[in-house]
Order: sequence, then structure tokens, then C-alpha cells
Amino acid sequence: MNNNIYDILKERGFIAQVSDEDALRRMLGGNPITFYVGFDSTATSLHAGSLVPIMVMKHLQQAGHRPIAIVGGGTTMVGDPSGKTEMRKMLSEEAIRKNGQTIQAQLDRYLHFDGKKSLALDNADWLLPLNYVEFLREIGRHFSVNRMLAAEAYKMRLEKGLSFIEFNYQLLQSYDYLTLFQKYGCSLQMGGDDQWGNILAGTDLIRRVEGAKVEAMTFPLLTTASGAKMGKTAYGTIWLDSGLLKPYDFYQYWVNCDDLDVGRFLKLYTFLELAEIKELQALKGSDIRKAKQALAYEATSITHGEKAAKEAQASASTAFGTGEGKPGRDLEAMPATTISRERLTGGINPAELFTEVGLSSSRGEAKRLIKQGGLYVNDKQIRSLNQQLNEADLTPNGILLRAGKKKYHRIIVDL
RNA sequence: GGGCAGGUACCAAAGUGGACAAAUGGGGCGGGCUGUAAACCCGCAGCGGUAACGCUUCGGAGGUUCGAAUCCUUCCCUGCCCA
Repeated sequence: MNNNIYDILKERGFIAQVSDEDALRRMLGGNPITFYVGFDSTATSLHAGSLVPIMVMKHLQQAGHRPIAIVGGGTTMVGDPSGKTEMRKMLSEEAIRKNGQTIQAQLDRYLHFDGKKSLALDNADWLLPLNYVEFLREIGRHFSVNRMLAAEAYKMRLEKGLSFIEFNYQLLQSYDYLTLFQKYGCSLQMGGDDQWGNILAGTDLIRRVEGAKVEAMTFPLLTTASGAKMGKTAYGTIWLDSGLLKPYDFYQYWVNCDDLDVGRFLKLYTFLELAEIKELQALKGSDIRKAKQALAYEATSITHGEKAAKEAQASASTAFGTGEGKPGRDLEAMPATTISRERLTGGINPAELFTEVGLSSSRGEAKRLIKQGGLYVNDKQIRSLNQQLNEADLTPNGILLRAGKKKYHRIIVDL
């Protein structure tokens, strides 16, 4: 009974709300359908938070359905107020366009757009040319302000203030769905659970305008067991772009996840069979690491490819493996800075150097870290504030700086 | 357009002439413990300085004062109520 992709998604924890469960299951179990997910163009790159929609899209694609990924070149111009406490900063048209292009390129790695069986579109294409009055007459009249105001998503904003531009977001997103329905026969829209209202508004609009019934589905908004948003950590955002975040660090993100999250994450972020996941989940105590490594490997492989995943795994096991001591972390993956030999000969204040390479944000902070024993040179703790770095600290690999337990930077000395 | 209440650090929120580089909570960071986890314990907290101390911060710009986050003027922004 579990051949239906809908059941699989459900079992893996991808589904928060659906418009009509039976209808959707029937649809997904039948002939190929076209579905879509919208991505905002607010950031320069996608991050781990977008992985859930991506995974769902891949699942459905593998089941034979046709994905459309919409980049929100038009909607981002307006800004979605749903669930937000404040109005978003206005981005320039130029920035939005660029973000959109990058994001499409990133999505392509997962979905392989070919313009036929898999589409990437930008809603700027149909949203920007709209004529205001015409739009109001044809689309606006279908929306009830009363109903919109009553929506949970706007509640917060009704207390803090909601500008008219944002209030229109829902109309635009609904219009997207309508357009895709008309042009591509798209009959399912998905998105984060905060999008529920917007998505339903779209299905309503299609019913009113076209008299057709289409479906809606949302994903749960995930947080880690400790309550943090997916994809944000102390070390920064977990970008999906290897230029912004090394595959090694991406791998580390998953290995470092909370014990309580492993099972859930395996189901969401890997394609491993549920049976296999069950086994991994059964691990206890420090064996849980194995489950985390499997998670990290699979997730990295999906995003950065098998080769990168293997490399990351290898580096990680050298760095943290069973062996004692501190052999080579991945020197290649480590950020590095080159300094001149003369400078080193003259002696360098460590606080200065750590700050310069970004391991601390100011000299004051660096000094504080030294006092607390949090800075290391070649894995030896810096003990005193007046300790200087010089040629004696130079190793064949340069000089290895470390702040805290996991943040490294390598200094290469120019000859 | 009118009335009222506000704008303080990453967020929330105290402070209403000197003891304020600014309470508290969350978050963050370092150390310890550990399994590259969680929980827990200890510590840190603008920038420069080993320190004494100096410099720059409380929406913006001016002003009063020996002294302003705190008082005055003005501008900008936000919320609530009325139109």
C-alpha cells in the first residue's frame, strides 16, 4: 500500500496540511501531474531551510510528476508579510533579479530543468507587466478583505502594522497559481506551512475563475530540537552553494545535529529507505554518531555530489576519527590567508592576526578569548597576551590558527 | 489632517539629569564535562589599551547644562484612537 508517493511523503514527515487528502493521494498515485513551489528571491543563495521543498520536489519528480520551480522575481518586489513581525527591507530590482538567477541555477542541480519535464520560471515575467486597474477588476474582485484580515498569518501584523503593498502579496501569489494552472495545467502548489493561507487563496481563485479544483499542501516549518531555525548556526548560514559554504562544513552541520533530530532528519533529508532509517534510529549512546554520519553523508551527497561527500567524510574522520592527537584537518578546505615573511619575522601580535583573518571580530574580543583560553596556535593554547608569533611557529603547513573548538584558519607565509 | 503612545545593544525589555558602556531575559561566544550531541557548571560581553585610562554609542540634527539615553527645539519613523 505504500507505493503511493503521497503516503511516502506523509510517513517521512513532509506534510503539514493538505487541502483534500483523498483527492491528492489519488492524483499523486495516478497520471503525472504538474506541481509547483515558489522560492523567494530575498537571499543571494538558498540555504538548508529550502531543502525540505527541494526534497519533496525530488520525491515527486522521481515518482514521475512534473515540477515547476518559481523564482519570485515579481512577488519579492512586494514582500510576503505572512508570519513576519516586520516589513521586510525593500530590495532593488537588480538585486532581486540576480538572486533569482543564482537560485535557479542552484535548483537546477537538484531538479535538472529541461524546459519540458522540469521547469524553472520567474513570476516577474507575468507579474511585472500587469496593468493595475485590469488586475483589480479581474483578480482583485475575488478577494475578500474581511477574510484576509481574519487570517492567522496577518494577526501579528495587524498589531504592528501592515502596509498596503504587502497586503497585496497574497493576490500576486494566487495569480501565480492561476497562471500556472492556465498555462501548464499545474494542479498542486506546495510551500512552507506559513504559506498555507496564500496557497489556499490560490486554489480559491482558480475555483472562482476557472471553476476547477486544484490542491494545496504545506510542509511543516522545521526547527531543530533546541528550537533553532533550520540552516542557521553559530558559524553562519548553511548555504547550499559550495562557494559560500564548503561541502566539508555542510557535512559537519549534519554530523553536529542534535541527537533528537537524527531520525527526523534522515527521513527528510536523505533518500534512504525507511527500514534502513529505522535501524539507524535504533542506535543508542555514542553509536548515534553512526546515524549522524550516514545523515551527513547522504545529505552532502544530494547537495554537493557523491565525490564531495566522500571527501568530506574522509576529512572528518581524519580530524575527529578514533585516533588520538590532532592530525590534519582538511587543510585544503580550510580558509587561508597569506602573509609576508617579513611580517612574521618582526613578530605578530596574535590578537591582531586572529582579528585580521576573521576568527575574532575585534582585538578586544581576541584578547578576551586569549584570557579565557580559547585561542590556539598550531593547537597550542595561547597563554599570555604578550605572546608574539614568529618564525618559530611556522610549520610545513603554515601556521594553524584556531578559535574555540571548531573554527580554524590557516596562515600561509610568503617566501 | 487631529489626539495619544513610542523609537535603547543581535532580539525583547529596563533606565527618565551624574554612581550608564547602559539592569534583566533570550540568543551568542569561550572554558569544563561529553559522543564533533543534548543537558548541566563556570566565565565573557562597544572599540582601543596588559592595565590605569581614553574614544564612540541609546531614531537623525541642533540646543540647555560643569555633566544628557534621560530636559528643550526640530526633523524622520512606528503603533493606537478619531477623521
